[in-house]
Parts: sequence; structure tokens; C-alpha cells
Amino acid sequence: MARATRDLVGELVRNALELAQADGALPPIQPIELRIERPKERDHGDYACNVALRLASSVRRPPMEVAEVISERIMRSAPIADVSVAPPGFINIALDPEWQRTQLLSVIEAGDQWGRIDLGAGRRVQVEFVSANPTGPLQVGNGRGAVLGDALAAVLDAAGYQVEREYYVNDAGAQIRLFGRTLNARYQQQFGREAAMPDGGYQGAYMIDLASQIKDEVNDRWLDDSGDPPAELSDRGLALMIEQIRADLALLRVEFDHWQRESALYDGDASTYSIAMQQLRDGGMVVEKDGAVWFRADELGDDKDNVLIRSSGEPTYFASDVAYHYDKFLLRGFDTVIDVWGADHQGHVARTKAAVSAVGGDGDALEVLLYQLVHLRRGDARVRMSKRTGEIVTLRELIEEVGADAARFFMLQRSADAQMDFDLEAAASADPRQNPANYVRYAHARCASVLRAADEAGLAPSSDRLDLLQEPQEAELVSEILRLPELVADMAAKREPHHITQYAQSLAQAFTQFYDHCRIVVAEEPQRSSARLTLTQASQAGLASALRLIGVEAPDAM
RNA sequence: GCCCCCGUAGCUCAGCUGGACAGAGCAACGGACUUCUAAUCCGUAGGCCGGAGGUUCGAGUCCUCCCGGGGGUGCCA
Repeated sequence: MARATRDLVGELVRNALELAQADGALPPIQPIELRIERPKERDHGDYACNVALRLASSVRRPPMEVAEVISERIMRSAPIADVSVAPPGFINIALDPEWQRTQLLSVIEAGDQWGRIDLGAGRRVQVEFVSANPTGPLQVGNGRGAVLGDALAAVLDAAGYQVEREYYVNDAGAQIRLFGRTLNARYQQQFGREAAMPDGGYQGAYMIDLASQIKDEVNDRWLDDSGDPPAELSDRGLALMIEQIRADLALLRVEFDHWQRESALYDGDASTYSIAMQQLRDGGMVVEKDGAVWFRADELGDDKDNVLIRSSGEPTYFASDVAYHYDKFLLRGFDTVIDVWGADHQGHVARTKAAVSAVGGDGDALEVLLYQLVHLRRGDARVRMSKRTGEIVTLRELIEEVGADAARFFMLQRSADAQMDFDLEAAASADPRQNPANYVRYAHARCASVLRAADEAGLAPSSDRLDLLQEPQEAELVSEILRLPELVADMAAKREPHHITQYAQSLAQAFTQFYDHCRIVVAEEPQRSSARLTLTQASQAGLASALRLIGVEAPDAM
């Protein structure tokens, strides 16, 4: 378990600040949050701190002077080699190159787990994502939620949280009944009967496939003239549909720890649902109006009340959600729950947080990560996602066209907030210039290839003379490799896993530049070769770690 | 109407909870292969960060208004 270098540096700066106050060079001040940044400009060192600028007005001294006072008191010992002050008041910090090179050994030891930190301290986080209705196959948009949620879970796991990935299966309610009636119609049609599709029934051909499959399994055993579909038929269809969804997600390399059934919330006399509803009633959070039961969400931050139980007596989807979040927080005791939703559910955020508070949880412990729509393109041509035009619609079709690696990498290149254009042509291309997933994969494969070539030449990695790594490309590569732990910290804290793709490209580029400028395997220079092989091993570990977080394979040859 | 997201290079997008001259990839142009994978690398060009005010020592980043794109606003999910 590594500590991010940034944290080590931050500690030394904080010590210097406290020392300055202790010896009277600075007046006592309110403790402030120290932020250590990576300057954009290489000349400004490895890290920079703006604490002097932020302190200047409260201590009534010029920023440059404050910076000097702090800078003088920063220990010039590993990992720090040099500290300088630059206008208007930045403290610039250069790391000790020798110390950095030594860190490569930890990287190699960590392998594809490099970057792991202890920010989360084992706190339990649930990430619930996809959770699409099991009334049809997953669509392309569900793929974005799948990749986003899975990568976020991976990042949180790397940051030291105890993470559970969950899929919520809406297997109750009106939609499921409609699913059953549709399937029943299709099933009867399998036997040449004239069965009308229900109003608003599911038109997709997949329903015919389901009916056909069930006919193969049980023949005419579930034919029923009463009008309502036999429960066995509906249940079997649902099971097949859920299995298909699970298989589609597995193709994307997304797997869940737990599939939570909505129907299970209603099981038994003391069901989760009834307990949660009682909780709301006891708290005076419900009101009856027009024969329906409403949640008084406006008292807890939402802008309007919401129906929990229809006048027909049937609970709404929202009522299930209340029970579900009661289950998450009060029964299962997660410290934090992150729901990953499509942006079209944006209107449900306030009421769901309010519901968490109303059932005795902490509304702020529920975080909702919204992601925007995905549009498909082929080069310059917009791909219309509609069943009528026969164009690509389902997640499975997308994966079959571009592969899981490209699908995951591309889906993760944008922030969740931004609408996304997904270029099928680029994603399907093997060319690394079109397809950055391949650029990174290729860099990893090249590491493996170089290590094989070295082995054949009788050269082995060694840390004896890492001081021979003096080229600028080597220093840059070392720095880039060592950056991962703090990136993990940032991604985890901000719930923004998409930065990992940019990092992976940047690391791959640093390695490729090193490879291009520095001959690694040179029999006549065994010591330098061995040092460079160590750097190659660490690069491979770094690339493998980044690719693992993205969920893309790290091949040894391409 | 009200609420949420977005508007940064020709294109697709980053920009670290305000910081040092605005970045990447692709596309464009010019170079580099007797070499461990050229599936690569080096260089050039390209921007009033949608517009107008404001806060600040400092704004792509925060506030207000306007323009443009998307989503939401059901006893649907």
C-alpha cells in the first residue's frame, strides 16, 4: 500500500508552516487546507503549493515574504531535493530523482495493483449501477452506466474502500405484468393462435425469441386461455431476460457482487417495504390526498410531494425505492451509497435523498452520479439508434462491433456530465491513432516484448545502478509512473473515474518516448540496460494498473 | 414557466473543489525506419475558453443576466 508522494510532500510543507508559527515567524492562524498541486510547467518543479498566496491577506504580509518564511523551513530531505519561491508567491518543490527512482521497486512489487492507497480506510461503499428494467435487452446508453459504475467501483476499491457492486432488478409492478402479458401473446402465437398484443406491449423481436425458447423448453404446457399469463411463463421469461442482461454485461467485463430483487423488498409479513413505510408514517412524512398516499418531500428539500401508494392501493416505483434505500442504509449499513443513473432520472435525486433522511438515514450519504446521453457516429455520419432503421441499438451489438476494450475505453473518456459522441469507426479500428485503447495496450505489449528480448540477450533487470537513468525521457517516465496513487485519490474523492483514460494515454506516451529515445537492450552496456529494464518493468506495472482500472486487457503481445 | 447538464483549436474532448504563458488525441503541414514491435517518434501551425457584467491580488474555473444544444418537470419506469 503506497502513500501518494503528494501526501508526503504536503506533510513536510505543513510541518514547515507549523514551525514558522511556533517560532513566531508567522502569527497563529486558523488551520487551512493545504493543497499540493502539480504545476503545468515542468520548470516549476514536481509540486507547487499556493499556501502563501492564500495566507497573505490574513497574516498581513506580502505573499512572497510568507512563501520565503515557509520555504526556509521545509526539510530538504527525501523525497524533497529542492524548494524555491516564485512570484507571485508559489512554493515550488523539486523531488529527489534518486528517491523517485528507488520508488520503482515498490511499483514493480505492486504489479497491476500499483496505485492502491488507503484513502477509504475500509469504509463500506455501495455502487449501484445499470439496474435497467429486465423487460428488454440492454441498450447502448446502459453501457455507459455500466462502464462508469464499474470503473468508479474499481477506483474506490483501489483507494481503500470496501466496495460492493450492485444491480437492482425491477422485477415487480406494472411493467413486469405487461412483460408477462406480452410474452403470453408471443407464446400463444408460437402455436399458431391469434393472440393480440397488449396495449403498449413490448414490440421487440426479442420477445418472440423468448417465447420460442420457452416453447422449446416446455412445449404447450403453459398455454392458458384464461387471459392472464401463467405465473410460470412470466417468471421463466423474466429469468431468461435477466440472464441475457447478465451475459451482456459479462461481455463488457462487468460483474456484480449482488443482484437485489425489487420483489424481495415485499417478501414476508414484516417486509422491508412495510417497515420503511411505517417509518415514514411514524415520522409524519406521509399525507393522504385524493385517495393516494403521498411523501411530503417538500419538507426535506424536494420541490413537490410524490405519490407512494396509488389510490388503487398499488405502491409506486418510488415507494420501492424508499424501501430499497432503507435496506441499503439501515439494514445493510453502507457508509456511502452511490447510485449511477441516466440523466433522465435527474428529477428523482432530491426526493430520493429526502427519502433516505426520512427513513432515518443520512441523505448526504446517498450520492447520485448522473451520466448524460450517448450518441453514436460512424466517422462523420450520425447513427440513429432506432429499431426501425435496423441500426445498432443494443449494448451487445455495440460490443460485437467494437469489442469490450474499445467500448470501455471510449465510454470512459468523457466526464459523466458531458454528452458523448461515440465513434464506432474509430472504436472498431485497430489503428492506435484512431483507437487510444490500442495505443495503451500496445505500449504494454511492447514492455513485455522488450523484457523478452532482454532475457534472450542474457540481460536482467537490476536496481543496482538506477542512477544511470539520466535522460529526460527517463525522468519524465519515472514521474508519470509515480503519479498514479494521487490520481487514484483524486478520482475517488471526486467520483470521476474518467481521468484514468487520459492518464493511461499519457503514461503510454511517456513509455513510448523513452523507448524511442533510449535503447534499452544493449549487451555492451549491461549496467545501464539493467537499469532501463527495471524502468521497463515498472512501466509495465503502471500500464497494467491503469488498464485494470479501466477494465481493458493488458496483452503481452499484439 | 421552473429545475439539472453542456457550450474550450477544423473534429472529439481534458482542464486537478480560482493560481504562474489555455492542454491532449485526431485531422493538416514538414521531417525520421540496416534497431528491443515505425501499430512509433520529432517538429510546425491552429484559441477574445458562447456573449455581457460582477466578485478577487488573480477567473476557462465562482455569482448574475442573455444566447445556443440536451434532459427533466405524471397516481410511468
